[in-house]
Amino acid sequence: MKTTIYDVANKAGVSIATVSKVINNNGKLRQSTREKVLETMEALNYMPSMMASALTGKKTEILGLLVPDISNPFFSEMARIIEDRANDLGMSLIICSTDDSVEKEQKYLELLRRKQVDGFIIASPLRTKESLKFLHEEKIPIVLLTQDDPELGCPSVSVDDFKGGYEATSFLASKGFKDIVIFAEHAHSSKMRIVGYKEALETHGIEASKTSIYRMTGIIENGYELMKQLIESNRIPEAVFACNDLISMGVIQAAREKGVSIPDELALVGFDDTILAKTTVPALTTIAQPIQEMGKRVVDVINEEIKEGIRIEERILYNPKLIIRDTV
Amino acid sequence: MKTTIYDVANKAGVSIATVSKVINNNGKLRQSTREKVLETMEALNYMPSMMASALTGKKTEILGLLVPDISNPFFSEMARIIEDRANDLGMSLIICSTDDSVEKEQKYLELLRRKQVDGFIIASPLRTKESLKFLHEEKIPIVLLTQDDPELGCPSVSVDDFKGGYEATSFLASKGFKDIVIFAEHAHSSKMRIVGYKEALETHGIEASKTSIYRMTGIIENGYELMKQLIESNRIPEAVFACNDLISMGVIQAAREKGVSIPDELALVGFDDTILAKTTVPALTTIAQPIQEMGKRVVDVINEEIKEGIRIEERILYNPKLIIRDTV
DNA sequence: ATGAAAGCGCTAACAT
DNA sequence: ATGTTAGCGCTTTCAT
Repeated sequence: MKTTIYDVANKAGVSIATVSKVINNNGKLRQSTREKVLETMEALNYMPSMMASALTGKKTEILGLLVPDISNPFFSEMARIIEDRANDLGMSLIICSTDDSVEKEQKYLELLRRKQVDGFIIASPLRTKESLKFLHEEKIPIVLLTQDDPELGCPSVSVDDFKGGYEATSFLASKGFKDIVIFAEHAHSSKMRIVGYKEALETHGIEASKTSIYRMTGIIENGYELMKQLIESNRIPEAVFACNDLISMGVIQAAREKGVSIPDELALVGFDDTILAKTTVPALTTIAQPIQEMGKRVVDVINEEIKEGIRIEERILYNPKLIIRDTV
Repeated sequence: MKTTIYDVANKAGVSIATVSKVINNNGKLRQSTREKVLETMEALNYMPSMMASALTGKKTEILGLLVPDISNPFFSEMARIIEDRANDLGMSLIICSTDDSVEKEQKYLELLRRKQVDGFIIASPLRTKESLKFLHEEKIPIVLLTQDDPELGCPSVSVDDFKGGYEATSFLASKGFKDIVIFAEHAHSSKMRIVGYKEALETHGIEASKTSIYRMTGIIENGYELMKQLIESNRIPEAVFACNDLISMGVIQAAREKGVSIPDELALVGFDDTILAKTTVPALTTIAQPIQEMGKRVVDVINEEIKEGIRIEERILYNPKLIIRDTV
């Protein structure tokens, strides 16, 4: 049998209340008692069950993290930062990949709710405001990551997508390109990037063509397929702005396969600045998100909500940063 | 207040036992009763607490996954497969990155133990057999991933590292290279890869030089630093066999920076076959691990241990596969 | 300073 | 077919 608080109490010759006090380091105890209990705990290799203590109203010290796909380097890099910070604060992470699917999102939200996670960090595109609203009403801490929704009334940590889109496009336009297309995601974040894209085009006096905005789920295959199609149908643009690094990889692969040289015949700007941007060749010019800061900050925000029980309403925006490498 | 089983029982006009029965779908109930309860559960948006039910001896449906670093694409790709399979079986994943540190490993093991995870999947190098043995004695299901330890007596899912090392080296030798060095990890897996490396050298009548085996933690920086050093001190080998894709990326970067052409002046074989191998240029010739199969299998094994309560003693070995691309 | 006891939300005998 | 009740391992209030 697993050793419980009773075993410790018995062996130490005290009551379970006393043991509980030394576990939680509260209440007044004689130093000698505390030590004796500590020793027996050690000797019995006792580990308090968090399930039991969670049942009595304490926290589970578990956070739920929803991402579109943990195997996307952007999210795994982010997850790593979040994990570390959460761990500093004594919390663990349950990670769920939703694949942009409403069903999975619903399912995971419900599951995590049942597992009594202390809070949710949601980095996957919000497909169902309904379920989120519900959680929100139940006063379960939620913070949005990589997206922002004024309606929901919950804090968010994201990058200024408008600015990112604007800068990427502006950079391209300043290099003299006119025919700039955008490969955007279905995610919320892409909406504002598209707006930034249009704005930059306008600033540079370029007319946005109706057929230059493509939307897709942000995986390599989609970037690859679309680029290939464009090349094959002889609709090669001068430049593409891809809304994440994965899509950019697809573009690079299609271009190489079809013998279209980057940056000579095609310029490319990505978004995220993951490991992929640094290891591909030509190295990817991309809009960097401050993953470190965002990851750390998001857990600090949720931690505050959890520990203090207060509702924070801050929507934190970070500045994206253009990293110039070799694809333009 | 959160709605509990009592609320449902009250509203439905039945006892909590009845509600419990419909939740768990057992016991004999009149169809009409079941429906009535189901309806009230729906109406109240009731979600049974897994904490409470775990306390009564049921499972938590949570698995602990220890990896060296979730931001390493090999592990995030693996984690994704594991997550999906676990989810099929109704389980969630707590992911912990240990960074090859004994302290973190200990700490996470203890933490997850306290959180009553149903089982552990351990893909991080085993630094402390002690704590693992302890868990093992407590009959908590453990399965080793990416490593194998006969002493521990727990099941494992791994790739035949000897064979992988042998094939990588053999391939290089067959191309006529004599001066082949190996960049190995500190991880357990590298041990057998080194043995395979030596064996292949011998088979091809090449004498293994004492100074051709380097060990490091498997991150880009280390591959980069070592390769740079080698180039700067004019000790450029004909070929390097890097024990993971990350190290390979470092080698590629150092070579490019120093103007050493791959594959013309330096041949390179990696290990893992992650997304990086496909997106870098020249695309990496590497030893592929069957991530899909391994990930799926490892959760099936642990699931069996958990659900059936049986001790499985199988050590499953997959065959690595040489993927020829452009670095040799 | 320490202990007794109630209760957290649920399950599983055992009664009815 | 349904209900009563005793735990599960812990926290916390209230006595002592």
